[in-house]
Amino acid sequence: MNSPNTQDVTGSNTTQTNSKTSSLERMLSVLDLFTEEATVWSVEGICDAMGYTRSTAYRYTKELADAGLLFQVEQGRYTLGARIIQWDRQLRLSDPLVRAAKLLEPELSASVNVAWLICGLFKDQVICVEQFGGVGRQVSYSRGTPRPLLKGATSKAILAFLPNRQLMQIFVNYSEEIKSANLGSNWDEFKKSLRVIRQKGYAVTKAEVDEGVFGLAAPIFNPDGKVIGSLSSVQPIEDYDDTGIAAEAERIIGLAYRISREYERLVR
Amino acid sequence: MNSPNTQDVTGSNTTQTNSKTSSLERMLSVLDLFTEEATVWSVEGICDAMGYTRSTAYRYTKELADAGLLFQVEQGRYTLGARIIQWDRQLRLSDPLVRAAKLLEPELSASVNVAWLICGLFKDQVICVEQFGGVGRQVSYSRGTPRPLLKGATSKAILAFLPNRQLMQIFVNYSEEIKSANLGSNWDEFKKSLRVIRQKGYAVTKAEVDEGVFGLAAPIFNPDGKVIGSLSSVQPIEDYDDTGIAAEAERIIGLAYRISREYERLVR
DNA sequence: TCAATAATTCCTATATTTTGGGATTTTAAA
DNA sequence: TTTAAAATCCCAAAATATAGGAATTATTGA
Repeated sequence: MNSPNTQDVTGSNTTQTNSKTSSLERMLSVLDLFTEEATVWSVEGICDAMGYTRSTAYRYTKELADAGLLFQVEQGRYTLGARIIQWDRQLRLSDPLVRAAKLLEPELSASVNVAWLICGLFKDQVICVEQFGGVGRQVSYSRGTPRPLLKGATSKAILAFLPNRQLMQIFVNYSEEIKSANLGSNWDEFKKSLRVIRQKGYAVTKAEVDEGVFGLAAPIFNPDGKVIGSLSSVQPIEDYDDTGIAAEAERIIGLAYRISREYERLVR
Repeated sequence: MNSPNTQDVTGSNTTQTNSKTSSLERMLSVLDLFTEEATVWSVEGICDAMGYTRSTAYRYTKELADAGLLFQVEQGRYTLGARIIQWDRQLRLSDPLVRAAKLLEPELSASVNVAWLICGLFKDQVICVEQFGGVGRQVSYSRGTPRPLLKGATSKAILAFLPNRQLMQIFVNYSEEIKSANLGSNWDEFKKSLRVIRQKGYAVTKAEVDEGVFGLAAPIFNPDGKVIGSLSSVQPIEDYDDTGIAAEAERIIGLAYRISREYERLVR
C-alpha cells in the first residue's frame, strides 16, 4: 500500500528477500532528496518524489523538523537542518578513523600538489571521511563523497584485502563494473588482480576516477586485521614516475600503518 | 497544546511538561551519546544510559546501523556512522545559509588574526554553520558547536532583531542567563539593551564567551526580513581599538548584508 | 478591508509496528 | 569440547502510523 520506491542505490543488499524498509529508513530517506541542484523542498514536492500521501508527508516533515534534521525556511518549504552539522562535529570529535587520520594532519595538510584522502568502507560503499592537502587543486571526491566501489586506487586497496565471501558477493553483483575497471572478466581473473595488489601491499591507478591524476593507496586495518579503509594520495599525472613509485608506496604503507595503530589505540 | 507551525523558539528544554518525544527522536537521541570522551558505545552501555530494555536497544542499534547512522566497530560496539558525513556534505552543497556564506570565503579565509563565524538560529539554539580564517588561532566554537544563546556578539546580534513575542518567551525561560550576560535584570532593561544593539546594527562583546578575544557581529536576514543568523569576527583583545570599531562594524554589516542578499537569491 | 484560493492541520477507524520478557541461537573464551 | 556471555528470535498486548476527507488557517489579489 505504501511507497513502492524502496530506494536502493547500489542494488547492494543483494539477496534482500524482504525489501521491507524500516519506518526509520523510510522517514530518513526524505533527507536524501536534498542536493546541490534541489536545495529547498516543498511538502508537495516531497509527496511527489517519495510517493507519500499528504498527511504522511506533513507528518514526516514535521517530525524531521522537530528532530532538527530539516529546517523550515518558510511555510511548507524545507532545507536540511542544523542537527546534521552538530552530529558531524560529534563525529569529527569521536570517530576513531577520523581521529586516527588526524594524527597525520600536521605532516600532510601542507601538501600542495598531493591531495590525501582517508576513506572508509561502509556496507558496500567507500566514503571519504577526511581530506588533507591538495591546496588549490580541484579534487572531485571531497569529504562525504561516496567513491566508486571498483574504480580507483582508494577502493582497490580496500577490495584487495576483503575476505573471500565478501568478494564473491561483490563479484556476483558487480561483474560488469569489475570488467570495466580492468579487474578481470571472471572470478579467477578478479581474484588474481586483487592478489597482485595484496602482495604488493598497495594499489596504483591512473585517471580511473578523475582525469589527469593518478592515485596511490594502502589499506587501513582494524585490530582484528580486517580492512576498514584506505589512505590514498592523488597527484597530477605529470608527476607520475615509474621508478619512484615503489618508494612512494612504501611511505604510504607506513602512513596507513600508523593510522591503523592509532585506530587500534582509540577503539580499545 | 503544541504551537502552530511557527516553530517554538523558546524550546524550553526547561519545564517540559508533556515530554512526549516522538519515536523518531527517541531513536535518534542515541546518537547524542557519542562525544569526544565517549567515542564507542556498547549496547549494554546504551541500555544503561538511555534506560532501554535489551531488545529495544538491540533493535535501535540495528536499525540505526542499517540506516548508516551507526557503524559496528565490532560485535555490539558502535561508533557514529558514515551517513552523517554524507548528509553533511549534502548540507554543505545545498543549505542556502552555508552556500551564501561561501560567497565570502575568498576574501575572508586568508585572515590570520581574525576568525569569522557564520551562525544560524535554530529553535533556541545558535549554531555555527561555517568558519573562515583565524589561521593558527584556537577558537573554541568551531563549525557545529552550539553557542550560548545569550552571550557573545554572535548571539546578541541575532537576539536584538527577534520579534517581541519570541523575546518574551526567552526572557521568561532564561532570566538568570540574561542577567549574567549583562542584558538587564528585568524586561524593560532587557528590551533596552537589545534596542541599543538594534539601532547600532551590530553587537560588540569582550571576552564573554572566550577569554582573550572580542567579538563583533551583524545580523543576517531572510527575504521576509526575519533574522536567521549572524556573521561575526573574533579577534585577540589586544587588537581592540575603540575608535576603529565603528568602521569595522560597517564592514561587517556590509558583509552580512551580502550574505542576506545571496541567501535570498538561493531560497527563491 | 474583503472574499477566494491554497496550504496545512485535525480527525478517526483500521492496519501496522513497537515493545518487553523470556526462549533460543550464536559467538567468544577456556 | 564445554561454558558463559552476547545477540537474535518470538509473540501477544499496547502503542502508533496511516489514508482520506473535513475543518482550519494562511496567502493572495482586488
